[in-house]
Amino acid sequence: MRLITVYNHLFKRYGPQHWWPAETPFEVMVGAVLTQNTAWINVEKAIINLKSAGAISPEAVIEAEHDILAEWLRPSGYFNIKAKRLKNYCHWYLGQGGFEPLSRFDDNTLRHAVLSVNGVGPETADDILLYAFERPVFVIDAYTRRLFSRLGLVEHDMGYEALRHHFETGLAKEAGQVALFNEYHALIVMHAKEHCRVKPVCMGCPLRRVCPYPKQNH
DNA sequence: AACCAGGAGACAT
DNA sequence: ATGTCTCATGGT
Repeated sequence: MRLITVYNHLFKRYGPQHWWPAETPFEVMVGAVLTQNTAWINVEKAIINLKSAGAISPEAVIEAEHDILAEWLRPSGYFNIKAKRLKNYCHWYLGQGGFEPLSRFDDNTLRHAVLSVNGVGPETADDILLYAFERPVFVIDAYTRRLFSRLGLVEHDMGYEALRHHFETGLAKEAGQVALFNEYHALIVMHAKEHCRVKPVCMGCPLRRVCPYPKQNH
C-alpha cells in the first residue's frame, strides 16, 4: 500500500481538518511547545489562561515571572519545564526579529534555526515549520510511528529523520506538498484519537482490513 | 486506579 | 549512537 493511498482513505473518512487549531502563527508555536507529550485538551486550557492574562505574545511571555507563567501553563503539565522552554523560544523568536525576518529563511535554514532552541525538538520544530511557516515538512509523531509500522509500511526502529525523509520522498510527486502534509498529519492524529481507548472493532475505519487498531491497548 | 497523552533534554554507557 | 530518567496535569 502506498502512502498516498492511506491518505486518501483517511481523507475520505474524516474530511479536511483545517489545522492547526490556532488563530495566529505565534499561537501555533505556543501550542507546539505545550503539546509535548500532552493531551491537546489540556493545552487549550493553558492557552486560554495566556489569553485571559493578555500574555499570548512573545513580549508578554518574556516579561512574565517564571512562577506566574508556570501557573498559567499548569493545566498543560510539565509547567516548570514548559515555562522555560516557552521563554527560550520567545527570546530566540524576538531575537530573530519575529515572523517576518524568519519567513525569508529557506526551509532547511529555518528548520535548523528553530531546532537550535533548547526545548524544541524535531517534532515541535516541524509543527512550527509546517503549521506556522507553511513549509513542506512531514511531521512525525508517536501516532505516525505506531500506525505505519503496524501497517508494515515502515520499520519500527527508524529514527525521526529517516521517517521524515521516507514520507517526504514518498509523497514528493504529489501536488501541493504543504496542504497535503498539513492534512495528512492532522488526519493521522484524528484516526488515532478515534481508535484510542475502548473500541471493540474498527467500525467505519477507513483502513478497514489493514487497520492496526485496536491492538494491545490501542 | 493504573494508564496515557499530538516530546525533549540531561546524563550515563 | 543508543538507553534510561525526569518532568506533571487531567481524562478514562
